[in-house]
Amino acid sequence: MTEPSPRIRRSFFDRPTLEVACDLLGKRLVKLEQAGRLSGIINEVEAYIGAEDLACHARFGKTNRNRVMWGPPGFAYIYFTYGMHWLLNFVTERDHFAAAVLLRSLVAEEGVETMLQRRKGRHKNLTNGPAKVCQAFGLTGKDNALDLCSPRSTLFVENGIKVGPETIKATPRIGIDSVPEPWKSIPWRFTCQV
DNA sequence: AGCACGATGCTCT
DNA sequence: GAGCATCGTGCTT
Repeated sequence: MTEPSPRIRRSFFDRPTLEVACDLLGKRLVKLEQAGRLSGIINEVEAYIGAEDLACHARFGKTNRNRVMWGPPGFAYIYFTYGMHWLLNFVTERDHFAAAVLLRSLVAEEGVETMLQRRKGRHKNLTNGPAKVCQAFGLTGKDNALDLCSPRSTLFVENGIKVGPETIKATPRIGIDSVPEPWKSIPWRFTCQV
């Protein structure tokens, strides 16, 4: 067996959210299950930064739903939306500052069989959307507030592939059409080639 | 390829 | 009561 790659440490997430977002591209999300490892290379993320950002859940202040975002960095903020979907975020920046990076897409590597079962055989669009990633990885509200940086954690981020900075594109965030400017158009969505 | 729509239930003013 | 950090289907170009 090969040595497990080390988990990304808390200091990585304890930085400006835009830096964390870009640096997450090319990293590998890993979940350890009884049946084995699930993993994929991150290729699309979005940044949500503080109460001033009117697209961010923190715009209403600290609530029961968003409380994890206000906590220390390196935790999973997983919330429910549209009556049926779960979305995974990585909490960033210092304790008491609400910011996070939404995981929007990854390229599945390990555990594809398990993901296919959960995605009902939809191999064509297996994990190319925030709710699809959670479905494939079996992430729900029970995983909210998981510590991604604990050595015991079954959900964490590893080093993955090198992403050429010149292939990273910044565009406006998705699904926030009713949010006022400048937040609606600010280019805080980051994508890259596998 | 792109748009419209319905599903479905939690969250917050 | 309104809106939602989405997805899959079905219909139109």
